[in-house]
Amino acid sequence: MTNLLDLQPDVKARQGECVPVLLPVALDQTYDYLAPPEGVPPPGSFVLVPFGPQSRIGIVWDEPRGTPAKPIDPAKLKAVTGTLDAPPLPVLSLRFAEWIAGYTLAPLGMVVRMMMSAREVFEPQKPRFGVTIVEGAAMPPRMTPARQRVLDIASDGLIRAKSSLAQEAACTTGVVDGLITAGCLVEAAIPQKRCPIPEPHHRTIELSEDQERAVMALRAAVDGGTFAVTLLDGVTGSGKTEVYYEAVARALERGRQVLIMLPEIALTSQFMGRFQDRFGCPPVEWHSALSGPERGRIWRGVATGEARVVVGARSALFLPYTDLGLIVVDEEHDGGFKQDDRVHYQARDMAVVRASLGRFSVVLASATPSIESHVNARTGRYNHVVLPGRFSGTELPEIEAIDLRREPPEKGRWLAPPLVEGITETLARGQQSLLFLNRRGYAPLTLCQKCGHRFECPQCTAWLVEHRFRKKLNCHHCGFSLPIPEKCPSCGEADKLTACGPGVERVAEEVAERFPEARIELLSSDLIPGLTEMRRVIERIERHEADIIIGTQLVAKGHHFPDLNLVGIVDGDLGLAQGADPRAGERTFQLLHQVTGRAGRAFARGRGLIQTHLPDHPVMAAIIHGDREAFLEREIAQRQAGLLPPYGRLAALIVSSRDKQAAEMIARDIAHRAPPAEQIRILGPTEAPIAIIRGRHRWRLLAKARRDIDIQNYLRAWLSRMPPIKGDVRLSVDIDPYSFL
DNA sequence: AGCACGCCGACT
DNA sequence: GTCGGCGTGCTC
Repeated sequence: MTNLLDLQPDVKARQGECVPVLLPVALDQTYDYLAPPEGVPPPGSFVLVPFGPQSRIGIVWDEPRGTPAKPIDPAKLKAVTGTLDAPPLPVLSLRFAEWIAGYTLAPLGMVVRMMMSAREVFEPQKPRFGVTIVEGAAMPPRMTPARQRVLDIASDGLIRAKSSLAQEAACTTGVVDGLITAGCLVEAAIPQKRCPIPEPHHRTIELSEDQERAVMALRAAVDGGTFAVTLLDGVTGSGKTEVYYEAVARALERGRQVLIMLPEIALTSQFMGRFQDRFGCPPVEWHSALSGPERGRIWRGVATGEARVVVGARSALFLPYTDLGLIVVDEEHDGGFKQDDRVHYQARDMAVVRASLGRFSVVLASATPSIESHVNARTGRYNHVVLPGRFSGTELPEIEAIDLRREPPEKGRWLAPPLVEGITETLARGQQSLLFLNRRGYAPLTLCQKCGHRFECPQCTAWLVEHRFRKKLNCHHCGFSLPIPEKCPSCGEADKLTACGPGVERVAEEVAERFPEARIELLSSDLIPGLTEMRRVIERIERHEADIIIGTQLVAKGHHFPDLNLVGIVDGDLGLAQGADPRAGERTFQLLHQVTGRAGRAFARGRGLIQTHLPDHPVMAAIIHGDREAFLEREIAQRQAGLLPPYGRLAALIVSSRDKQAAEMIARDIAHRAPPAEQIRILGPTEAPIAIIRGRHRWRLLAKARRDIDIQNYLRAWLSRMPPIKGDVRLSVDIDPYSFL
């Protein structure tokens, strides 16, 4: 053994080398291991290493990171136990992970974990087996109708999964098994599904002059081959998608990979269909609803470069692209791009970072761009491409306020007379109406009329929301659930429990009562099990199999319903009242604009009716008059004056504990230890608006700095002064917070 | 993040 | 006497 090594000094030297390995755990440092006999694996390789009492998959880093001051004893080094078969993470992904960790203050291991989310990648890929017909085989001795159906279907010679063949033939898998025994069918490996190759010129689309101009700008950005951000700013229906598809085509022509990011809920079959029309095949999809094996296959496809265009939710940003050359972030303003669990990051902003690291172009597209992107476009940091008109020539919907102070609904009802009238007329014309209420369930609060008892969540500071459909009272913060009781748990009185306020289910009930002849579709995330079912509902609405659609948030996202003419906002004020939230106005504007924009796209001018108590509120006035500029001016001025994003930087610190005093004490202690700095203000601590979630008391601090201040460095210095937090107190840092609850 | 080791309450 | 709760500390 020793002799052999002596004869191969280079191998010996390499064997002595240590490999820095990063583990997908809440740690910010690499750990050193002895290289395996084959030598040091290239950076990005996935290796199996002993880690404490366990064996885990880690990533070979290119240099040690966050190593503590004291050097470790070389004798303590353990060896890498194996190199995994998975394609290595590109070095750019390592740099990207480091950047995100540095920016978000999340441990690098947690960022890297997001890049390893497809567990199946690391398992040996086992071929799937299916069955196929045996050419020239004799008929089975006993032919039955079921057997005949199976053989008819299988006669094309394709290999099918046993279960899908049985399903197609409307029989059990037993029939298929029988035919295998009889020798008519044989088991065969199903070849791995390949990623389809989109063709940049599959179908060219007639573009308007405005679109053509926008396309030129985007193509130029792609051709530039350098980092550039373009804000593609165009009203609903202006044909943004067609425009950025041309940028996608250009990137494909240049042989680069493309990522199109959408808010999860906008990943509809409609979008996939339009992609297929343009590029001749469906894109590769990446979202939470994928099955395990599919995730593995697509991850590998992205790593090998076989996947050319990925359409995905925010997590698609962390796939191992080898040659990414363009990112499009559609619905750029959407709050769904902000992730708030584990690693807090804003995927839209990280897409910009990824493009900067990869030196390519990003397109941010929206009909209602975020204030941040607007300001960046105005100051010239971003290119600004505007699509002014509605592509099909139809006008923007006519929007009116229904002043609830003057024309309230009848008692116990939620739709005011003008809205009911509007629906009646729309129904009479054979067109569709959409009622929007951003509140799930039947009623947000249930109380006892006799003793005043209110149903509260036992582990959160929140009312229980009645879900009449499921006959449950639910907490929307922790998932606590209770069957709807018949008697008041406090005074024992029956039949005195009353629902207060409306949710979508209650609006649906009212609509069913008022319009018994209408076909109603209720669209709420809690009533729809998954993406597939949601796509089905959307398709039903598209085919006009519903007359009145009642929905939450998800109806706002990028669907086109050609026959939809009237949009009613049941509570326009919802969301405006959130006092401490600097983005409340922006969010309300975007949401109302997006929802009302669903009305009347194909044939006639649509109508939007907004029920409100505050018709004169600036946000409401801007929506009603279609005056986006007035809204922007006011909002931008406010942000500037208040040093809010993008003029200032925010970081939220959330201290939580099961013990109220402990949370408060630590929060005060943290505030107390804030290093003095002229340019940074510390607000709080204050009890969080939702003071208790899942039994944990929460206190919040907000750090506010000028834009040019490195708030991360400040926070690192601050938190490193803290004695280690003990007990069950937890501190989480949220850079650029979007939620202020 | 996991997992083991440790120290205090109700049971085979 | 032990099983098991979860606080604390460590992982090359």
